[in-house]
Amino acid sequence: MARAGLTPERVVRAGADLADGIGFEQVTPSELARKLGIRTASLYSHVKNAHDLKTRIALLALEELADQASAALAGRAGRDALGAFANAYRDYALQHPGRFAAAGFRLDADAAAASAGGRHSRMMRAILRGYDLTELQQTHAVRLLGSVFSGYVRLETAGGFRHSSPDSQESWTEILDALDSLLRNWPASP
Amino acid sequence: MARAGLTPERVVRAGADLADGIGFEQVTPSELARKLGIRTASLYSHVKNAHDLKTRIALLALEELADQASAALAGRAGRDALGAFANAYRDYALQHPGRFAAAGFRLDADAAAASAGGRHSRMMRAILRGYDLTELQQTHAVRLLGSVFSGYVRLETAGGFRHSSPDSQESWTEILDALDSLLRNWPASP
DNA sequence: CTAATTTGCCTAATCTCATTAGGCAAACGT
DNA sequence: ACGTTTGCCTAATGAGATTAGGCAAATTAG
Repeated sequence: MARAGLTPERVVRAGADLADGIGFEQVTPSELARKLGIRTASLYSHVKNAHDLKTRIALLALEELADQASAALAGRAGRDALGAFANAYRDYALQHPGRFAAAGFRLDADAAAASAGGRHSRMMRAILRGYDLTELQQTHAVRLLGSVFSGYVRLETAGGFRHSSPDSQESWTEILDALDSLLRNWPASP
Repeated sequence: MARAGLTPERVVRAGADLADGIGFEQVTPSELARKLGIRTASLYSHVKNAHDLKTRIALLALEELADQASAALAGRAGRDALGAFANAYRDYALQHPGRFAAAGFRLDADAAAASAGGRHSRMMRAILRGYDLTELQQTHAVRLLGSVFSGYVRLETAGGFRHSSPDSQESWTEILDALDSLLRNWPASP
């Protein structure tokens, strides 16, 4: 039989596309093999097992997300940078819901260490340098921003804001304004 | 053989306990049946299928979470209420990680409508009445708070802050102070 | 208090998956 | 062309989800 010419990279990319199509949870070796037109067992030449497949899709998504955010961030500072980063994040999630869900996959320690997670926090710190925060406040702020962005987008893609007014878009920009304001007036610790 | 005396409620409660023990994702009919000492097929007298089981655990968790938050909130206002609510939320998640993960399970429309979701947003609005916000700003703020709380706790339980200083606890209280400050100085829309 | 009914739990059977072992032939380096 | 690698296949195993059909314990009706 003719070879399909697959590589681990192609397989993972196809897995990511599949995730965007049917949801990250539903990505399984058998489903992916069906999509690729090969037998399930043949996938095991390219990935170790189902968990490995999911981990690799997660790593791909984190990498792509970091690339987009990095590009959006170039040459910006302050509220401008904050908005660019946040929008890159949200736009990626809306365009690639499966990949975005994958980015939230719980990685084991070594996979996490090899992930683009470091790039993400470095970018956030770069944004926060545009505000007047102590080192410690910066850490708190990184955690806050990470929580808001991931939390908001997750609720939004789950449909949480779909049937209520106003538009999610409206809340999003208002929230970015609010966060900008907060970062410019971060309260002193009691 | 002697009957185990199960009911849908007992089964779901056992499922929630199992989730706290091994993680919500790993809760399956077969695993739950093993824990209950019955055959897998026997579970199907109590729940329709695996998805139904997960949905019911999610509804239980949302209900419990609302109960705890409601109790914590009683008689408080302002920053006090904000902290009580947020801590109830976070404490529940740390004590019941599986249930908390269940609370984030994507419910279909009718399950969502029958869930305690409404109680949650009503409580948040009650808290926000202690701040001087317009109706519209209140909606934005509800969405922000929901995002922060769910996002933060999710990152924390995923181990996101475990190997970095400062303590998660420290960031948490600082973030609550920051949110309180933000709600007292919500910026006017441009 | 017995009889009729309900229903909790079981066995058996089917289907789908994940995963491993072993083999063949296409692709590739020499 | 020749041997090696390796992408993909078939076959086999074991586990999980789900359905159908049966029996006996619990419950209700008379």
